[in-house]
Amino acid sequence: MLKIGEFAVLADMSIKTLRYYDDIGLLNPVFVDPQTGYRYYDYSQLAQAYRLTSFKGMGFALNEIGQLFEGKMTPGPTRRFLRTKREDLQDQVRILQEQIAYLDNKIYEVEIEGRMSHYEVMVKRLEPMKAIIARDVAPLQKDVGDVIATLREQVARYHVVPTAPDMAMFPAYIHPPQNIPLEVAQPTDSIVKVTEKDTVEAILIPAITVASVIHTGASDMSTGWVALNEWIQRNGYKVAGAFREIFLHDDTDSEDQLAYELQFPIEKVE
Amino acid sequence: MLKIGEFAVLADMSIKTLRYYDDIGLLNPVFVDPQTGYRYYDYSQLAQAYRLTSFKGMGFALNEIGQLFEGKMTPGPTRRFLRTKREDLQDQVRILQEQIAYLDNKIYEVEIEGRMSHYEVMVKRLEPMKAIIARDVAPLQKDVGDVIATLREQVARYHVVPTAPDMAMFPAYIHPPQNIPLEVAQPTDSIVKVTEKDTVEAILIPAITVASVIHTGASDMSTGWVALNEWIQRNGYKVAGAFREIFLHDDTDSEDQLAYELQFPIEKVE
DNA sequence: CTTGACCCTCCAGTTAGGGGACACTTTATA
DNA sequence: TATAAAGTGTCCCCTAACTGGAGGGTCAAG
Repeated sequence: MLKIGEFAVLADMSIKTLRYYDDIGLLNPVFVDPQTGYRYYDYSQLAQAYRLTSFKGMGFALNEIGQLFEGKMTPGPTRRFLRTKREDLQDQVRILQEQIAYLDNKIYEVEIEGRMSHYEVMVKRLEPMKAIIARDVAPLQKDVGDVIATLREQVARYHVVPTAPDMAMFPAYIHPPQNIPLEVAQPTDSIVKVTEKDTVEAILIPAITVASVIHTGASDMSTGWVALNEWIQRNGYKVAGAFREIFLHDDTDSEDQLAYELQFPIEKVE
Repeated sequence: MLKIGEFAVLADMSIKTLRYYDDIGLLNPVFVDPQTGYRYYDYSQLAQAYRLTSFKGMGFALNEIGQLFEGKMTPGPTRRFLRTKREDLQDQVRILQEQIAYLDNKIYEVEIEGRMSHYEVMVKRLEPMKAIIARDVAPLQKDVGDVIATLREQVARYHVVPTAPDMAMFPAYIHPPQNIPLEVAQPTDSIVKVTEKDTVEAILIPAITVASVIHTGASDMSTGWVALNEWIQRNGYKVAGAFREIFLHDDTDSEDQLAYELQFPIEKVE
């Protein structure tokens, strides 16, 4: 019979750890002196202690190890259990590698540009959403702003209950920049009666994955588009569809309260 | 000004998370109503919220993000900081991949052999240790047990203070198994006077990496050696030196209290 | 004025133990 | 045999980044 300190040395665990495993019932001493409370272990428990350490080294949580040991699992469920854990570990690796990729971007920014970009690019998956939408065509590049403004007014006239801020959608670049088709969408779950002569349609915006940046304040938004583009190039994506400008907040007199989100639909380049 | 719920939707965070970030000073609302305690956020804080999410997505802890944001770090330290984090992430990947490798072994066992091995193989790094050691040669395989026993008695006669259990060391297999050199070592920090005619030497056992299993009970130990060997083959290691049998506990009458540790020094195969 | 949605604070729980305080037990030494 | 040192016991607090819930106050619409 070994005292806890001796057993701890042999099993290569701390005394605290052994007491903890006793508490949670994972590795109980063979005998506890009822007078003193001293824990006594057995040489035959060493193998169990090593099994424990081994399964911890495979990334199992203690309660999982408990199930594996005491549950008298048959080989079938055991196999499934191990395979599930393997997938978990693979997922963690994948997540870490994505983190490294994003981090490499930051490092690149700091090393090459000498500072961190003002913009943070985020990738997100957008769920499909119902919306009402208005379309028009801008004859020339310089008309885009006015056309968008007009379309937003058209859409606003319906006074639907918004489920998200309204947005403008631009097709991929057109050369020369003439006759540019434009859309303004207002996400809503309201049901809108659309008549023949209406300039507005009810549609379902499909799910997509986008890279996005937030732009706040009155300064030129084009730097945001540029940053987004660079990021997409650097990270092995390509633009896949019409880009979007979301009017998070422009109903204000205070310029520093302006807020827009710029989005590029993206796809992984093979 | 946005109430916390509205801001939470825009920033894609939970209300709880925002309150937590307020508590730890990472993202404070621009205004808190002193009467009601209501938190009010600003559109201009959206960019900050997104930056936060972005850095979390690179694997930074919240206190690290706090330092990065408020510390007004110059590019030099920032760069070092990012690079250190990158190494951390790489280390985590390496650890996970080791876990996956060990797990694949378990899966292999269950799938091929239909059950989990009785033995758990552990890799450990042994630090150098001082010891006294006795040597002899067994003429034939069948003499090994007796020679080891005699050597153990020789060593035991010195009554040194042990720092670890005593062990037998066997050279790699010899064919034909004749004239097998054997050693028994007792780790100790005691200083032993060694005279010319002594059969015992004081040495320093160098540090090595070993694969080991624990064997308990009276049954045949050779299955343990076999399991260890198979594991070493499967995991891209090779045996690198004399193998060891550590007498964790054999001073007993009760057979199920017997305990040995079997160790192979190993090296990665290139 | 009421109702329901929204917001507040405080508390507890999550993992796998580590650190420390304080009391008791065992072991070694004098 | 007395004492001191080392070992062990329980108990409580701490970690990171929140989540869930209880209990109570606030806000906007009908």
